[in-house]
Amino acid sequence: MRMGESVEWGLHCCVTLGWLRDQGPVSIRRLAAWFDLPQEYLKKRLQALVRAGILTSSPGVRGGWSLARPPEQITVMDVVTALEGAEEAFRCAEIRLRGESGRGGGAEFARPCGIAGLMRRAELAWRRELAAHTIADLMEGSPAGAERTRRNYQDMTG
Amino acid sequence: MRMGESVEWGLHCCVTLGWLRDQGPVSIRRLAAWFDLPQEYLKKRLQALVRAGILTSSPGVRGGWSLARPPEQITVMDVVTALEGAEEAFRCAEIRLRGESGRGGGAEFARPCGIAGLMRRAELAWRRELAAHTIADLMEGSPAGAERTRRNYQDMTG
DNA sequence: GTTTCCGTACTCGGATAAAGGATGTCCGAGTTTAAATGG
DNA sequence: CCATTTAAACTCGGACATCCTTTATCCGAGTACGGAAAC
Repeated sequence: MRMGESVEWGLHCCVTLGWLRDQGPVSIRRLAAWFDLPQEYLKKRLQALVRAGILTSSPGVRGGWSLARPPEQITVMDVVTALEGAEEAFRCAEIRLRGESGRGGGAEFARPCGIAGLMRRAELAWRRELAAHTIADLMEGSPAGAERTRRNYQDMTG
Repeated sequence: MRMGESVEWGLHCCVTLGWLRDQGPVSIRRLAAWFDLPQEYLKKRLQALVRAGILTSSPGVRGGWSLARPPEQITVMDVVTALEGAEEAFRCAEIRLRGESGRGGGAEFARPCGIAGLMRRAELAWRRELAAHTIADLMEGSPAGAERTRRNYQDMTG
């Protein structure tokens, strides 16, 4: 089971956009150079965050990307869901109903599969952790990063 | 993020082998027919469970597969780890160190990344749930399934 | 001075391709059991 | 009746083939800003 690499990109970008919120939109060229990421593909992933209402993008010569909401109102779960999709990692194919195993199990099969239920509960625990923290938490987590980001961005843009 | 379909296969097979524990080894042909699964690929996945010490396989005309330990001593986490690998779903590539973002962050970068830490804690919560339940729990979860499995298996083998 | 036009720097969305992992199939080789064979 | 051979039913491990997702690139089209040109 593997989570896409762009989740790390998306979270770092959200935190950075949070720190640069008063600087106006940040162009994809600068964001990609910021973390040394492939520009075109990063753009495509950030578009998913726009569709999810997490980011805003504006065209034009002064355009770019910015947070659509205050960082306190964007959970890490929001970002992960936008980038990885809302489907659960474990998808029950109900193989218990197939083949010989499925013969003659009447009322028993009306009840949900115990395995699927357990996997769902485990995933809920995971989601709960991610939903309990916001971009603002991550921003506060490294105050030195905030200052350094603003300074480096000034160098870059000025 | 997607979990392989064979996790469902492996868990159902372990539960079934737990129910048929006093019947001796079960051949791959019967296991595959049991759930209507591709026989050769199922075999390959169960071999991963053998390497992890969860199952035992014996060659020969009366050979087949059986649990290597009592079902109370096999956690769901064991099975998932054997089939999906021990690596975490989120792998931090430390993009914060690259590009402009990495310039001049001395002592700050010695500390672990807050994003990676949060993802790790979330995954720990997930693993904790899976490690808290065993194959025996799943077996007890559907007593009707146990009886029906034994009966259908008798029909199949007799 | 005001309006119009144009170039620049962006984003948007689709088409396409490369890479890797999950899924699925096939085959030769080894191992155990049970039946068949020979004494 | 006992020992030996043979056949059958398995597993093991590797080599492939296929499909799908992720990652990545490219390009035409649209949009906003700022300056230049026209009036």
